[in-house]
Amino acid sequence: MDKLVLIDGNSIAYRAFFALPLLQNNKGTYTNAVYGFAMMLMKVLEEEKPSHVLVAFDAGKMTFRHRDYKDYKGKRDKTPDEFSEQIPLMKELLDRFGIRHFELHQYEADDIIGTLSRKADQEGFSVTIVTGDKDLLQLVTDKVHLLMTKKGVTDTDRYDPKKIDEKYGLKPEQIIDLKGLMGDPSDNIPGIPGVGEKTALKLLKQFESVEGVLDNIEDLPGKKLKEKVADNRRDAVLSKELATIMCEVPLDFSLDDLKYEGFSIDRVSPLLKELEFKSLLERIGGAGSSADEAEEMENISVKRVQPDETAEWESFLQQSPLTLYLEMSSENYHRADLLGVALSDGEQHLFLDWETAAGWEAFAQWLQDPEREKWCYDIKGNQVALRRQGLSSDGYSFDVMLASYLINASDSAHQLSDIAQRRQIGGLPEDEAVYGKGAKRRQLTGQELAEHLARKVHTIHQLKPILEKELQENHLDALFFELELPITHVLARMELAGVQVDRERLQQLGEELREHLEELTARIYELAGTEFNINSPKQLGEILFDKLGLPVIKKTKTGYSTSAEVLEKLAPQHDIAEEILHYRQVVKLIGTYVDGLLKEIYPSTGKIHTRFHQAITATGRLSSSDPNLQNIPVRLEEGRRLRQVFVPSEENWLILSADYSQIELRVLAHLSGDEKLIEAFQKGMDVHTKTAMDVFGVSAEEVTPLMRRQAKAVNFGIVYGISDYGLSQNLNIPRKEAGEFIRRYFDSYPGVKQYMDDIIQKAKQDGYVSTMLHRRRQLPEINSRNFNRRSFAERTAMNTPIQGSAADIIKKAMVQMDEVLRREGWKARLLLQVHDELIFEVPEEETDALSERVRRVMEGPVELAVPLKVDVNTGRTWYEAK
DNA sequence: TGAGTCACG
DNA sequence: ACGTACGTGACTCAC
Repeated sequence: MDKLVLIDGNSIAYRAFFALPLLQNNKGTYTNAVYGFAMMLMKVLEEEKPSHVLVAFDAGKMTFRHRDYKDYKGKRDKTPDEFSEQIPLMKELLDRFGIRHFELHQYEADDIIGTLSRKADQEGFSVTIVTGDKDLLQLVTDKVHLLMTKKGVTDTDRYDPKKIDEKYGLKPEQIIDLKGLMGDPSDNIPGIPGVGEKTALKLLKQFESVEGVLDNIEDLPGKKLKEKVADNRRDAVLSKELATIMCEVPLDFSLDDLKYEGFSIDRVSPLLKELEFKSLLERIGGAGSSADEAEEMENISVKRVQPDETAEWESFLQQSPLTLYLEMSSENYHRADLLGVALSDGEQHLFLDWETAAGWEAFAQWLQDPEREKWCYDIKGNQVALRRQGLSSDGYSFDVMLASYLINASDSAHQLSDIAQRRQIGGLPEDEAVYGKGAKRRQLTGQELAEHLARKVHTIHQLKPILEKELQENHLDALFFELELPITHVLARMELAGVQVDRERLQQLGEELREHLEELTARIYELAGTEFNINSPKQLGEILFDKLGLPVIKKTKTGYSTSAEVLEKLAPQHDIAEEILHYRQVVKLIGTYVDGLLKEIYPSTGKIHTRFHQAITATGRLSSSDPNLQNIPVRLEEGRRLRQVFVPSEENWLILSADYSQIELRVLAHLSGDEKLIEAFQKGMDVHTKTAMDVFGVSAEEVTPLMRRQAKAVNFGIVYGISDYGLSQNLNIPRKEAGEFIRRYFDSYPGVKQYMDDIIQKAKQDGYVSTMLHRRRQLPEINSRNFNRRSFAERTAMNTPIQGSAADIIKKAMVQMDEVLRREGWKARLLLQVHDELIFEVPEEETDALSERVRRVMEGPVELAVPLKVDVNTGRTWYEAK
């Protein structure tokens, strides 16, 4: 059977424009609307498999509707240029897809769609209309269905007459009556004032149509309503007329002309490539997609050095700088095998398989020679992997991964191929395209491996000067060379040192927790009256809300929410809630911290070697994985006991923990220059108590624990970029009350208020914010017209300088501390960093002296308007060092 | 693979 | 009116 798809081009594109971030390609062309439109187009082509397609656009500003009502669409904001300029690109895309598009002077896209759907319906087509506009529901029949965008761009609902009846209790043709009564502010259609969707639906149920309502004004409920309808009869009729889609538009083509024959990849992919729609390109497997590129890559010449030839290449190693790339068997460089090495001087690329490289004495010498400069991708990974092969390495002078991160920390991908692609350097396929992923992953060998690595070193070599220049242009070079590059070596040492774990103690804690879990499970089954999988939010939701009939507090996309926040609210009503909360805690402890950590212990040493990621977070913080040692429990005693398993690696050593007190609020005091906040810290006051005094207008003695708790939440809120809603959620109080707290906070600390306003202003001007050490975070959405996106960017603008400067400070302290430990010959070792805390292992006899030394270093990296304060604690385990 | 949940600062 | 606290990583379920 013939199937016609009619797409409301402007509606879908407009929707995409507001739903998606304002994407730009390398040439600065805005592409978000085209992207969303293309996504929808491809989805519809795949799912509907149409034989005929047409995309209708609106033509110009004036339509026949303006003749009847000159204010039609009168209150619309001007269409943004960033949107308008994307329309031609959409049409170009459609041409390449071989899809007809059409617009007609004086008519809207709706009318074209209406005319064609009517015609196709009569000729026995089945029709699907795609739009985000509810008005088009009037066109639905048994054979004309409508896909309406629900959320985002491609998430849609399908409407047929039955669905419209379910949702509104109306027949499709009554949609115009609905709009006649309620109007539509976005099109400036008046309707009847005071009549909204609820009233309109009620009236239509009884009287069928606008005319029916107008003929029976006496029977309408309520005096007010009678008056309003009577006074606005003309507007109601006019509104209905305006909402009526005109189905007799003169068209100079027939349905046959809309035949869709499928598209040619060769026609479509060049445009997708130009627009930089990588995922869509992948989807159609077009030229320039990774699969394609892997095949069509230009040849690269690489010298594969054989074991008996190494002597001939010693002179190559005399050059400086050289680019080095090591390929490993897996992501975790602590465990990975080394597969091969590539070296490049920019002209010539060498490849050695790992056995050959490992047996080459001159190579080992070159590696550890600090005078021989090495350019690299991920210095730390290389350094750790080499060290595990017994090789020292030094002289690393550039890291393209770190440079890329500093230039734009928000880029989700700092994979070498991504960095290159963003700078228009071709010739390097993505690892995924070469190696495959998941079950299809394969290892390369021989010439293939040699060539792939040659492409990588070559790419790094080309990128280095480009990135270095970008660093300079953005004043990031000092941060790069004086902080990020040095700290990468500190982190390498920390990771290699590892943390000793008391395996027996860990297993013992595991046993205790497992016993506890059994008790909890039994109790929950008893309270529920049945056995079920407590770990499944779905099953748990059914038990709580269907079986036990507890009130639904919150929903998620997929069903009932059973989050801790919800369970806490249910606790007064049913004992099961508290048990489940407790169960969840224990499951978490066993799964993530007992079994999770056991898996990560290296059998030969009993240590755990995390990896610190230096190029992940948007703010400049580190992150940690495999395992994450930055989120070991501390808040609740049951979990905190897990810290007992982290012990020193040598006899008679201790764990020493040094943490910054209120570093973020101190940074805020400094950045804002707020006198009162500065004074609070200078006087060594408890800042939350002080905030409570100011916000609640009481003396220190009058501050109750509740007041202090609330003040603390306000302080957190300030650091996060406050909103009344966020604070109200956190404190579980009405939004108005939260807003009042915030107002009083800003009254008390006007310098902070001023700072927040200024930083947002500056972000809007510059498009980025900076930390104390000039780290930048781009905020492309700070001027977005989408409220949510803009608000998020504004909160980020407030938070990032604070969180990021704190990150700068502790990183600088780490570099200095590492230097101090080595220069002054301490035996102690730095092991971990947890954002505002450094953890060392230290010989007993060094403990007291080191405590002072650490404090002095950590308190000194930057000069602030307030003192930095560091608390130091020591103990036999991490648990005791509190 | 994504969503939900929860551990940390 | 909009619908949110900032920054992470690991585990489990259900598709």
